[in-house]
Amino acid sequence: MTENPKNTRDRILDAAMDIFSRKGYYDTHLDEIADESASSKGSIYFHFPNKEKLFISLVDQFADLIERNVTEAIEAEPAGMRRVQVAIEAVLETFGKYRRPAKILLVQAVGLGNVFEKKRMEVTDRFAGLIRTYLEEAIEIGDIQAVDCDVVSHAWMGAIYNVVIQWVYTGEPNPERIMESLVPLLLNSVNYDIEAGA
Amino acid sequence: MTENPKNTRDRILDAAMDIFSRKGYYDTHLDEIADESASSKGSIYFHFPNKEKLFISLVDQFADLIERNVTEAIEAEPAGMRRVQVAIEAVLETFGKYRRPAKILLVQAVGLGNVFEKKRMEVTDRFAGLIRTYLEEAIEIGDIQAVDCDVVSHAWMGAIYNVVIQWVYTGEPNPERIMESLVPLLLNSVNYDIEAGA
DNA sequence: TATACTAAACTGACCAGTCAGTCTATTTGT
DNA sequence: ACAAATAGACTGACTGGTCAGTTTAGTATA
Repeated sequence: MTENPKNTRDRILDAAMDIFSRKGYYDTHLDEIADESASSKGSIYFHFPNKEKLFISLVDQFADLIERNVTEAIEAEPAGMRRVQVAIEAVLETFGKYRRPAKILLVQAVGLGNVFEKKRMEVTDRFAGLIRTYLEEAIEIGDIQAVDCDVVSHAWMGAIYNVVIQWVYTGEPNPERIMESLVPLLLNSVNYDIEAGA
Repeated sequence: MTENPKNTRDRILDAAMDIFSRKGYYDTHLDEIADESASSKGSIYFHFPNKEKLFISLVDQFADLIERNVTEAIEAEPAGMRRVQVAIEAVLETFGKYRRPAKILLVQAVGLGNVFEKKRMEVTDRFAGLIRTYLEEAIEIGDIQAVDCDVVSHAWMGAIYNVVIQWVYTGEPNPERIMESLVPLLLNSVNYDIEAGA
């Protein structure tokens, strides 16, 4: 007792985050999580129905956080490309601040078989949908010319994901560098000039 | 015997490709592969040392094919952005032609834990390196202005991957649409005008 | 008769999930 | 005030299905 101040559920989530992000879903054993969280297998099953749900709760938690940060960030901005830009920046900032959750969402939640594919699609649609909405707005307003928003939103998402994954593994390009290079690159791809604003 | 005309090794590879791409690595059991290939577990272990190597051989085989198609395609082209464009097109064409291998490489080979992370990094570096090389050439020649090639190569790779993944799952955007929208989008992102050639 | 190959029964390590029981805190009854 | 009763949090040894990998006993072909 008196060791880790947090309650058991949070300690389990912390340990799970740590080990899942390092080893991936299948190489992580509940006994390890029990160990590292200084609790027990029974305790894990008291707080979570099973391994899958424990993992998914980590994914959802982080996806929620990103979406919250994005919608918060754009609120202050006028519709149009400014919103698109701010949204991208908010996503990158959130990834930059949370490296392990980023790895879980972008790497460890992929390729886990059919149980998790639905979840992956769900998260993908959610973010691609966000981007598409703001893009369509910007087109309607006339900030940029018409583009294939489906392709652009998934392409951008992939670009962001992959650069972040590279950072997660190697430490480079670091978040500042990503912010400096990637944001203009993406906006440029639809012929939007950041400085000029059109 | 005399059923499937191919030799056993190829039938095993075919079946493995099919099931791995549908179910992912861990949900695919060797007994199923034995079944679907109309051979047996003993056969699998005669031809392959273990499950991991069987899977990896599929990944490598396809990565090799892509690289071969790319280097073949650019050979006829002069250095500079034309090569970059042709390389991207070659990659997209190859993915478009082989949907199941694409899914294995882009989805099922991810998130499998540390054993496979090395392989993933290897493939990633290989393709990102290719793109970077051609990009650097194009910059040196003066086809485009200087950009952060590390960021651009990983961003492009992610963009390509993610759009292809979307197609793999949903059938849309289809390969032609991808070719039409994505290639200009990427080249545009570094201020290269396809028509003008500069 | 040796070599390449295939079939299928078998083995056993592994690990998610279970459950009988403990420990601590709070509530209720007297 | 103080048992007694109840509930909720937690423990960890145990179980049972699963499945990668092995073994053995072949068959086909040269």
